[in-house]
Amino acid sequence: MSTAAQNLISRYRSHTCAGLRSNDIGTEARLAGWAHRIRDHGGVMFIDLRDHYGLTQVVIDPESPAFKDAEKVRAEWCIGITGKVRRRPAGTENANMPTGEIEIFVTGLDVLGASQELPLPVFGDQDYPEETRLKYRFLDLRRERLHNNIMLRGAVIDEIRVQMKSAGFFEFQTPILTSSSPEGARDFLVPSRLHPGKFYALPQAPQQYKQLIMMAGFDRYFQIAPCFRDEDPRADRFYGEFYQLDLEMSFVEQGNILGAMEPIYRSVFERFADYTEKGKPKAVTASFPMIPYAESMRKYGSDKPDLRNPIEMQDVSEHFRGSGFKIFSRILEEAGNQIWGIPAPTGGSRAFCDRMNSWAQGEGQPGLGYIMFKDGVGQGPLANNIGPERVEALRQQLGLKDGDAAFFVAGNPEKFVRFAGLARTRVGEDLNLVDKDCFAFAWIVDFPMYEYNDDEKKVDFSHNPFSMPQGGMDALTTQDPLTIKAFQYDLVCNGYELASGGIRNHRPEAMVKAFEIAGYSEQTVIDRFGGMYRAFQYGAPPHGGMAAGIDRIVMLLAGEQNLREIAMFPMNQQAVDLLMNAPVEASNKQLRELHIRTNLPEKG
RNA sequence: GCGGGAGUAGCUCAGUUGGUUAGAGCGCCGCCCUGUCACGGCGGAGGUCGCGGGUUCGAGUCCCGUCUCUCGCGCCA
Repeated sequence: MSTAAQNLISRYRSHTCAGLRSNDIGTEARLAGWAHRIRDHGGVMFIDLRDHYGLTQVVIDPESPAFKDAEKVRAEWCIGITGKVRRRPAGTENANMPTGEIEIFVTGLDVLGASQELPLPVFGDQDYPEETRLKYRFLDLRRERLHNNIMLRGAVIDEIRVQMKSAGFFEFQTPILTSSSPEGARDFLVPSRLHPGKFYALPQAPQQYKQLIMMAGFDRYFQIAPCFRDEDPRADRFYGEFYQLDLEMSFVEQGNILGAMEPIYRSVFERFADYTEKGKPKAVTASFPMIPYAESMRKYGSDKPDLRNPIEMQDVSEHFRGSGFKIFSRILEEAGNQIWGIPAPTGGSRAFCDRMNSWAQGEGQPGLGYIMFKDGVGQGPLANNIGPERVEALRQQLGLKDGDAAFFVAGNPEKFVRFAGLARTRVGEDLNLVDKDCFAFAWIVDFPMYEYNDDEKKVDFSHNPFSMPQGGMDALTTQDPLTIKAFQYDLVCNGYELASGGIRNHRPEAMVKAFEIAGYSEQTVIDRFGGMYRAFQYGAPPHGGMAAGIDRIVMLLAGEQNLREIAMFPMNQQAVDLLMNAPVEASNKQLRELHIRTNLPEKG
């Protein structure tokens, strides 16, 4: 017997609630667990006893000295029982449970922990309000769905570690109490007792540390790294803390990193692809396509496209230029404006097109122009205005047929692209064009290095300021900054950004120049990134890496829509931990030690 | 900070056009039941309809304000 099997056995149990089978019939057994479900027939009662490992039916009748004790037991009481394993009477076996051939006739019963009336039933799979679930998280975690999700999370992380190590990466730990990094998200600050008025920050990511690890000559780094950001949460974004598979490699180009990581992501997903529907594994993209950022925005209206949705948008401006549909032809007279077509296979019904139109109005748009294709002609006001030849040309370009429709978005693509992407998603979901049985991956590459900040009227980094610009120093000195692409890439899956990374800018003079373009002086770079900037002066290797959202990976594999379903003790949307009651006020003594005085906003 | 949705029994929900004593299922309490596995049957307790105003003869229902939760936007280099 293995150590793992042996340490399950104690004075409380001889087996787990999943361990007994028909070849144990006749043996004395002792089990401990929770009363999952109780069926009291008066003369005989059944308790489904549940532990982490499974369920066993135990039986008590008035012949048993434990009968009186058993009648008191209620759902979710923690109990221990002793009794004899016996075969269930012919015809009463339960084929739905692994232990369904046997039951235990109980001769002794101990109440190990009684339970009050439950605020949240453990049995069944009904949904309950977040507030109740979070306040009684320990009960929610007993429930099958959450319990399994948490176990999946552990298994996924184990698998990632195995894969990373066998790919030659080594796991490092980096500090949690560190220095505030400007830009990016809001930091969590930790007041320093020893240095009055100064603060540590929790890392938003181990970005500078992992680059320093490369400077230090370690070559291949990874970490299942806790990261901290004080920004409002979303369903797919935790408040406060989350985990990343963080990695960095020396002496690599972009292709080396994508080439190293693609098989790892694929095999992790393939390994757990059958989690949500047993025996029906989801398909994982065989080879991840590389889609340039600009192409992704044009075809899908997003830099994290859901490629399960087959719809690709197209520029159809030519078909409307000078046409009888005055709204569009006038829009096209302005330089830079375009008309994009969103093909909607099988969407050629008035009801659907009207629904899309009113949805668009709900999104603050004037409406959503459309053409329905029926009996070989285009229908709807838009089609009538532009005439049959243009309609036919549109139909051919968009690859549509009778019974289909197309929607049109007009204006400046930079302004409408987000809405167009939403419309594409909406059409795909509504028409059931999205294949739910796959994980559709892609690399989004060639992100722009800079973007124009309209509010502050200046050029900003569009993503990671440490990325190497494509073209290096040459590009920085000669090109319009807004046209420079970076060696910066994302991994997307089913509409989620799963990972993000880049080749780093390891040349100090190029780093200074890159920051100068975004309006930061060399002194600022030295002040804010001093350690890394210093390291760049002493033989920095070319390097790059990426960071993947562990929580999102688990969420996708678990088939969940919300990160709270795959985290043990999450906070609610107001960033409150309802179970532990965090955050709380600090005592005066604590504040004095930290030289801190609060200055609270007025209420009301 | 802004927008959508929600808040009625311990839990999930219903509650019509504003009209008698606010209902159901699960749970809880009591009684009955020896083969159930969502066991079944009979009976019972349990409600500040989130909170505060207002309209009205009368408000769970209409109006105003407010609080809480949730989804999204802003934010997240």
